Amino acid sequence: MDLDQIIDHIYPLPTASKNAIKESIIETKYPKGHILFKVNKVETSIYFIKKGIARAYAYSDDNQITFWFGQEGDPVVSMKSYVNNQKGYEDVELLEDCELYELKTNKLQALFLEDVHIANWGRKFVEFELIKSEERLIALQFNTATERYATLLKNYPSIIQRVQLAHIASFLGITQVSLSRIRAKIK
Amino acid sequence: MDLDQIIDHIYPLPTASKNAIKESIIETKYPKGHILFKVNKVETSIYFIKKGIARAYAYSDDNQITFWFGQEGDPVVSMKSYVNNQKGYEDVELLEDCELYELKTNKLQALFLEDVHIANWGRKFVEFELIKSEERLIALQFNTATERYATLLKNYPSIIQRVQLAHIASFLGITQVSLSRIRAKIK
DNA sequence: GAAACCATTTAACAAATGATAAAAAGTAGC
DNA sequence: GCTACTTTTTATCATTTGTTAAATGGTTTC
Repeated sequence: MDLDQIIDHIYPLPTASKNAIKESIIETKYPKGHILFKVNKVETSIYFIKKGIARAYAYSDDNQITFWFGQEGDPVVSMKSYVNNQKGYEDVELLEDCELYELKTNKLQALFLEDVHIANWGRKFVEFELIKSEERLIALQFNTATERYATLLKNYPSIIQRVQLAHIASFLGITQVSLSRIRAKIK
Repeated sequence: MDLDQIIDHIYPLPTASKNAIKESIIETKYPKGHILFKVNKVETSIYFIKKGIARAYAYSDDNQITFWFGQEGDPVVSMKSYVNNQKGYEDVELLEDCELYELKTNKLQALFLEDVHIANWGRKFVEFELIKSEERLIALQFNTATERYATLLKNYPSIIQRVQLAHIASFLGITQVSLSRIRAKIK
């Protein structure tokens, strides 16, 4: 997914403002398995996924629990770092070779203070993330594991094809054994 | 909780910007039981709670599921309306007589375009809501019902004193019967 | 293509939660 | 203080999910 598209999709910007953001962005590549964000670290960049897929997970006791997937066009943000300059609670791992757009947080913060359009772009950026977060929260609270799996299957079929079931199970809030049972029933 | 405190706590503003926001705010009162937001309606205001407590709930089949509580100092927002001008999925009910600060969304949107400080204030406002949402999401996914109850008890003891257990149970994602069992064990 | 490795499913039993109903405790009005 | 009403707890049984382990299926490597 192309950078202009990603920026415009959040909030339309005058050319000058858009260029200011684009000048702060560099393209990078990392191989499958690369750890992009590390738990207990203050992250200084946010990313947009040009190509590939990633997951965020945290540890509960000894086992990893995946709570986010991102694919082409999605932002990758350690929210605690981005918002409060605090250590994040998550690792972000690349599940495929990835091409990324990297944006240094401090550059973006400076632009927020200078340019009202960019400040509003940043506002809309977080607003959309909040809508996604609320929708997931409500899905977790309202729907059974079976329903949540069906929704994922319907809305993000590519995730299920590209990601191992162990990660999907923990994303759905159940064990892999449970997910297997659900899959067996649905067929 | 006082209005200046609420505004400042989100993001420090120059006096002129702060006054612009304050001029758009009016104080209102509603009695216990009042429905502040109605499901399937585009809400045109957001509120801050000066005094009182409220809950947001949606229907799953026939039963109400509470997914949010707000008390003194908290914002009350129908996010779908606020962000996308779309119908909300929730009712918001006042659980006590409430005093509220009301802010018309369209006035705020206009200020966002005019004033870079206010745009950044709006950005921080949503950022903090996002952090809260993520924390709740992760609690739901990572912790058992017992742990979630213990956390609520620790972080928001007043909620448990002021709100009926049926609402708290659905907030925790369990039945009231389950919550009773948990409470019996913890003692 | 056999061996080694990883991902997924199945099986068996334990624990947690849901559903329904009834009992107990608490509150409000007269 | 009695009655009516609401909220909370307990009890019983069915269902779902977790845990552990083994079996199956797929991939990779040599």
